[in-house]
Amino acid sequence: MTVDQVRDPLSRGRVLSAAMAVADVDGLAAVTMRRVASDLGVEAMSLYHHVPSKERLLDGLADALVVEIAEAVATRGPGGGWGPSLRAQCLTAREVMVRHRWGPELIGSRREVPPSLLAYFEAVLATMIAGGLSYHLAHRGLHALGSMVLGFTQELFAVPQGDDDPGADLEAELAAMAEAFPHLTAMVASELHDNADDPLGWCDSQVEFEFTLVLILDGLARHHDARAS
Amino acid sequence: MTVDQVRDPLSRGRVLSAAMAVADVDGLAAVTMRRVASDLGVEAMSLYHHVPSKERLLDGLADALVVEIAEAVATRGPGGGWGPSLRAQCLTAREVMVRHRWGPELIGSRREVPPSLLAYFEAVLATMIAGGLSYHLAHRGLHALGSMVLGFTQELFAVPQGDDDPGADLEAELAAMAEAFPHLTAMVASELHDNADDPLGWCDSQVEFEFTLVLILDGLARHHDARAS
DNA sequence: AGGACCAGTCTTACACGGTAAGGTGCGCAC
DNA sequence: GTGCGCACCTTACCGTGTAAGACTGGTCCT
Repeated sequence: MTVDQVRDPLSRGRVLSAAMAVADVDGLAAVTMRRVASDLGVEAMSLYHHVPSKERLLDGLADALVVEIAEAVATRGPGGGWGPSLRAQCLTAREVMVRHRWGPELIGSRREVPPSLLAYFEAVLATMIAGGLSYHLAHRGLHALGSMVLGFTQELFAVPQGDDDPGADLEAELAAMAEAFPHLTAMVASELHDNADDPLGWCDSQVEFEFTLVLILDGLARHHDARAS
Repeated sequence: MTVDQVRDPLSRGRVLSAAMAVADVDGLAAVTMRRVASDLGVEAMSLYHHVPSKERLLDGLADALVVEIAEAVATRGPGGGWGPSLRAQCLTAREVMVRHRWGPELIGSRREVPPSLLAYFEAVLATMIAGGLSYHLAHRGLHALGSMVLGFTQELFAVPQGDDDPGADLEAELAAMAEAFPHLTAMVASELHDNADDPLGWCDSQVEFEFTLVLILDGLARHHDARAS
C-alpha cells in the first residue's frame, strides 16, 4: 500500500534531539544507538548516515547542551552593572545544567571541549569587558566562573584537534573566528602579548586554579572578619 | 602437577587496586570485568565473589579515589593559619585528582557520593573550625571548596541509601559517626538547629551555589577596583 | 580415614551494545 | 526505460556484563 506517509528525512539535528530526549527521560546510559533509532522510528544503522559514531554523537550532544546554555545566556538582558549581569548569566547557565542532569557526566566524559563553549565564553567575557575589566582579569574570571558552572578540572582552552586541512586558509579561519568571537580573540591576543617570553604559558590551569582558590579563601576570610568585628 | 604456586586469594582490595591501575594506564573505558580479571590472572566471573556488580566496583573505585584524597589531605601539617592550611589541602586534593585523570568522569557518573567523602570533608572542616569560623560559614566554605576540587553540580550531602537495617541500632550508628566525624556532626547539628522551622532546608545547593558565585564575583570586583585606584 | 560442606575459581551461555558489509527500494537525470 | 545514488534496512560479528552451574581444594565433624 502507498498509505505510507512521507517520512521527513532524518538529519543530524533530529538524531541529536532524540538523543537528548532519551537522556532527559532515562539518563545517559539509556542513550543507545538502537534506542535513539527506535525513538525515531528507524533502525540503528541508519543513524550512521548522519553521525559517524556513537562517540561523535555524544560529542554532538555535549555541544547541543552548550549551545542551549549559550543561547539562554545570550538572551539575558544587560540589567544593572557587570556584576549582576554576570550573576544572572551564571545562574541561567546553571538552570540549563540542572534541567539536563546528565550534563556534568557527559561533559566530564568528553576528551575535548565542545566547540560551542566558545560562544558561551564570548557572552560571559563580553559582559566583563563591557564592565571595564582588564583582559587579564577577565581571563581569570572566565576560568573561575567556567569551573563553577561546568565543574571543570580539565583544561578549558584545549583546542579541539590538530588541523586536518593543510592550513592554507588558516588565516581566513582566524579572521572568521575574530569576527564571531571578538572579545575572545582580543583576550587571547592580549594575553599572548603579555606572555611573549613564554607563549605556551599564557593559560596555565594550575595557576588559574590557585587564583580561584584564593578568591574563595579571601572571600571566606572577609566574611569571617566581618562577623568578628 | 602440583607445581602451581599458592595464589594469594584475591580480595575486594586487590580487585579495586587492579581496576585503578587499569584506569590510570588506559582510561576508565578500559576498566572492564574481563580486563581487570585478566590483569589479576583470573577469569572475569571470579571478580563477582568480591564485588557484586561492575557498578559497585566503580563505586568502590570512586571511594578508593576519595580515600586517597582524604589521606593525602590528612597528612598535611597545620602550617600557618587556617587560610594557608586550607589552601594546601585543596592543592593536595587537586594533585590527586590530576594524578588520576579519570576522577571527574567517574565521580560525575556516580549516583551517590562516595562514603569516604565524609573523611575528606571532616579534615577540611576541622581546619576551618580550628581557625575560628562559624559552623555556618564553614558549611558554605565546604561547598565552595568541594565544588572547586571535585567539580560538583550535584548535591554534596545526599545521604547514601535508605537504611536496610531496621534502625534498631541507628543511635549507635549516629554515635559512631559522631566519634569518627566530630566536626561534621557538630556542623550538621548546628545548622539543623538554626533551621529548626524548615529541617529540610538546612542544605540548599542552589543557595550554596549562589553564595560561592558571589564570593567569586566580589573577589573579581575587588581585584578590579584595586587596579583602578 | 571418610565423607559433608564450603568458599573460590572456572566454564558455558545469553542478551545487549557498537558497528562493518552489503542489500533494497525510491527518486532523479538522461 | 535505464542507470545512478541516496537513505534506509538486514545480517553478522565481536566485546560487554552477568546468570547458572561445574569443578577444585581445603576444613571440620564423626
